[in-house]
Amino acid sequence: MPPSPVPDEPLSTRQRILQAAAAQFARRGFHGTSTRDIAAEVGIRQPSLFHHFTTKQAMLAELLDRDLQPALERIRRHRGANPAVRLYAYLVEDVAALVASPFDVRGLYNDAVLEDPSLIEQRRAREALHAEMRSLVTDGIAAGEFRACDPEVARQMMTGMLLDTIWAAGVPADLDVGGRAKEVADFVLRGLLSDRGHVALVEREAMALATRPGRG
Amino acid sequence: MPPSPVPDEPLSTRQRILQAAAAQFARRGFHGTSTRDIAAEVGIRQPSLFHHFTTKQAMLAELLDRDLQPALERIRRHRGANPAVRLYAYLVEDVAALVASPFDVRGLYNDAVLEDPSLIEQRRAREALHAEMRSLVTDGIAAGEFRACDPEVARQMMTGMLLDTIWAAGVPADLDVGGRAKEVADFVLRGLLSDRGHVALVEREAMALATRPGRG
DNA sequence: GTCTATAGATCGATAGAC
DNA sequence: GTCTATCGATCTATAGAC
Repeated sequence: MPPSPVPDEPLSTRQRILQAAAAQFARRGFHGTSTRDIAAEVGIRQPSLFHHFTTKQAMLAELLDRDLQPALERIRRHRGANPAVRLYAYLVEDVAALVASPFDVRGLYNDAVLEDPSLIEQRRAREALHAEMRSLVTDGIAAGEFRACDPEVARQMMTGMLLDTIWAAGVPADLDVGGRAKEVADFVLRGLLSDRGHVALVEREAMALATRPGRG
Repeated sequence: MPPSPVPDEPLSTRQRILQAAAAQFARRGFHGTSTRDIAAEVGIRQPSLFHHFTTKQAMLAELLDRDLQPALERIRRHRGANPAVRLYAYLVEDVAALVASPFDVRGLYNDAVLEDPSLIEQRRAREALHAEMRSLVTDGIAAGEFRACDPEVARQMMTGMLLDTIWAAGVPADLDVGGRAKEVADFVLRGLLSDRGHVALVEREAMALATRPGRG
């Protein structure tokens, strides 16, 4: 468990703006959300937002950063392990992080907002994450663990699953995080592994990795 | 093969509007696309759009209908076959249809535009499609063909894969449709089947179904 | 740090000529 | 069936008082 902040400490206005923005982006998309919508949810007037963020896109940029940077750290964490185990551990950790996040990331990648020049840094981070995912698949195929398949196709399917899996999850309360995470990871592994008998073995090793403290 | 229209016949303005709208929705999302953007791509002025469609949402409604109705027919087509074969056949046919479609369907389900009251019919059609997908999974589990899993989770993963698979496909020219379709279907089947040895058998039967003429 | 007031741009859609 | 002209609403962001 990460050292979470004191739970009873009141959230800063800046933090509440980010949460409101993420929730609205998830519901209506970036362009479908107005700054008035966000301000109303926070409980302040629309121009007050611009004391905390220079533009509406700056809100999105920070939300993207707070999602992408930890994801990059997660996928790069277990460099030593073999590809199947690393992939399984990443998927479990990613689903868990997505569900546990105070921000609703589901709307961040929907519109093609990342094409905007002001978000070039975030677009590069996302491409780096995709490259890591492809690399994991490629390594697995080279190692004989995965069957031959197009790494980019596999990456797209994983991305789609990760985002869509939490799409309807909605209320975190009714969600068995661990169960959901392992279900996704199992599904992917079964789709990729060349030897199905290894599913149980990979899962055991990956869970040992995934539950390990930090990135040290 | 369906009786396709004469290829050289010039497209109606209405059809060109739909194609332009779909392309723009895919790039920028529904709310991120202005009617002026669409008109510019068609080569007419913005108010001229409203001779062909009463509202911007009516364009989206027709695009949704043209995607959802055939999909519903596809998934209901092979009622007699066993669940694994039906699922495989549906996935192959769906990917093929998505890629072959003159409309770019990728932006239609991104924003939560379906929540709009004027699109309630389309929302119901989409829910019916999701129910059919869940039903296929449930039937497969009951028949012992699929391992135990949450049908809604499986449905979400399939939806994510189907949409995301064609997301980056982009230019249809550089795409091996049949290969892509079978890759998605294989991935899903491997993720679901309780007995992996059946993958090849299911694929053979499903391809026989999928290439069969019509829905009779 | 939040407010009121408002600028300045863009949006979807209508009116009416041709 | 497409055009020009334009309405009224809504949008992001700024100015400046408190």
